[in-house]
Amino acid sequence: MPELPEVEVVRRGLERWAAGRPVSAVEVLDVRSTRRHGAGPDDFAARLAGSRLAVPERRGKYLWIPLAGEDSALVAHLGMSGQLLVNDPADPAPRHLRIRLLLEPGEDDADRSRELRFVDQRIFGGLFLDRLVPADDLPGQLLPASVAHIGRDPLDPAFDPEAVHLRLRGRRTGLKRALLDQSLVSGIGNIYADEALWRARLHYARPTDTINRTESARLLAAVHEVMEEALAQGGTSFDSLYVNVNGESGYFDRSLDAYGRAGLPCRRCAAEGRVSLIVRRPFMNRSSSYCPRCQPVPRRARW
DNA sequence: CCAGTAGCCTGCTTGC
DNA sequence: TGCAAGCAGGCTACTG
Repeated sequence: MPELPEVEVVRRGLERWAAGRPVSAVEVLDVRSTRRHGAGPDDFAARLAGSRLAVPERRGKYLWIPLAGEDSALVAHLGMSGQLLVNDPADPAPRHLRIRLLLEPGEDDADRSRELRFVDQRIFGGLFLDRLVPADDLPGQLLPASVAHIGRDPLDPAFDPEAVHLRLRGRRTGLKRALLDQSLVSGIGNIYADEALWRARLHYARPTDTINRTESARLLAAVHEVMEEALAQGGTSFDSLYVNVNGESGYFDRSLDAYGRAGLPCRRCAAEGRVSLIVRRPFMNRSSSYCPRCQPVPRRARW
């Protein structure tokens, strides 16, 4: 599934292949994919057609393309299975094509038309239009009103680990629940939460109000590190006409230490000459994977 | 206001 | 073999 690094790869691909282009036609093939556009799919298509795409931006897993000369943006969330692809309009339609935008050549290139496609199997994601508002903490920066409640992600230059630490201390919940709360820090999903906790040697049920500065710094550094590594490994696929977001960057196959490794030896323990098997526990209608030896369950756990 | 949860979705896997 | 249940999970809307 697309995680923050994959969404960033998509953003870069769109910057290269779609930015600057006028939208000449819009077709919504499945209205569920514009669910979050309150005024309905016809309004979505009518307002988008005739606009011109500016340079895409991202916060967490939200991606948006400001419309040139307007105070609004095309907002995208890929959900579990969404993809944004840039194709030749003549290319055959893929199975789960939900929305398509015909893009005319930009002013500076004699290239032919292209088609921006939103493909989504499970329809957890979608596209919608929203107005841009100034960011609370940095009024010169604009973001969609519907994204304003989301915290900055760990790759954001204005990400503030100290502020996150203080907010974490003020919570009365478990560490992983807090990591998955997008209003605190955005962009962390189940996979990255497990990986970061493993790297920081912290258990997911650790009460947030017992976290000290050293631990929160270690944890947030781990999140940053994991995301940068994934971006480095998945960041090569945008050098083509196709903006590839299939989530199979190769990173998931090789570099995961906790997620998906239940029953396998913890690599860190193995390096120390010990054998400890990664365990998987039900958590929030999904699961958590961790090493019981280097991430021991805290005495006062908050699940 | 805060913590916690149901429900949205489809396709693949597992179990009877 | 066929069908149903289980699983994957980000996010919003809702409840307590």
